[in-house]
Amino acid sequence: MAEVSTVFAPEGVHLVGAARQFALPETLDCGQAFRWRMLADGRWEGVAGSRFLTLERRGEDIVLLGIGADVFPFWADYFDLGRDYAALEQLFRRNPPLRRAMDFCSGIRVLRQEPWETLCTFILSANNNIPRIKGIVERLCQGWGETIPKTALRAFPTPERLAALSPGELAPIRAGWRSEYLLDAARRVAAGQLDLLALAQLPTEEALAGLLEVKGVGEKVARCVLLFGFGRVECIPMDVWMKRVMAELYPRGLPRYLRPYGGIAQQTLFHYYRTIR
DNA sequence: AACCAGGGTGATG
DNA sequence: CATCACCATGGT
Repeated sequence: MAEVSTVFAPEGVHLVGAARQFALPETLDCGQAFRWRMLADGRWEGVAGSRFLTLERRGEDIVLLGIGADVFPFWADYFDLGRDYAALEQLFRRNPPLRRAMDFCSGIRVLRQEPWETLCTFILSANNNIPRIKGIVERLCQGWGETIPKTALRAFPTPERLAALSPGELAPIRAGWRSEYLLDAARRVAAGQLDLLALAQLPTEEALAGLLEVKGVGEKVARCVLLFGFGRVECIPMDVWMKRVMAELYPRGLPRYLRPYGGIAQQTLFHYYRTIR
């Protein structure tokens, strides 16, 4: 969003003219992040890492409420504000199926989330639905996350905190058989056996192999973690919907010029073909 | 009441 | 390698 200017006001940070390249509901509630919710007045609030934020669309602008220049860089990174989504949309619109998807909804961004949280939430996403995933994640945070000052919400629990738990202690989050996988991930990370910081430095295919070692992490979940947690925007998680989309619309794969951004294109295609069914 | 949910695992051909 | 039952839970 290189062409969008940022204005710091006492109430928060204005992203001037950003609304068209930042569809709030579709970006925050399309199944890539699970800690955002829309309030009755249309604003959105949520937690990333250990930071709380409220944001709203105001005409053509997006406003990040209650923050200043000190924490803005964190959210700029989280919302991938450094990427020129307007230019990306132009590129995507050269491809007819993708153009149809963007006519239906444009401005879906891929968030840059924290790897550990992303790994956990997508372990929990297996054979599950978004409303229930959100409930499980919220109970997990309420149970073992650090409090966030001036809010009722809590940060995502650390691997060390979760690694100390037994399956029985985790039962209240009602994740079913996924709890066992969550604990395996926590133990590996806490023990240094799975080094997410090191994975971030590896080529995508090697990082993929590292993630696949965790129980409950297969190809699809691993690619979600790479896309949403490691910023590997070329990754396309192949869930049931994307398998249909690829088989019907791209039997020979994505056009070469789209492949570097396959994960971002995927998010728009996923939303469209899943919504119109 | 039966079926589904952004899957993965382990056991079978 | 391809297929398949099974996994816990909640929503429709």
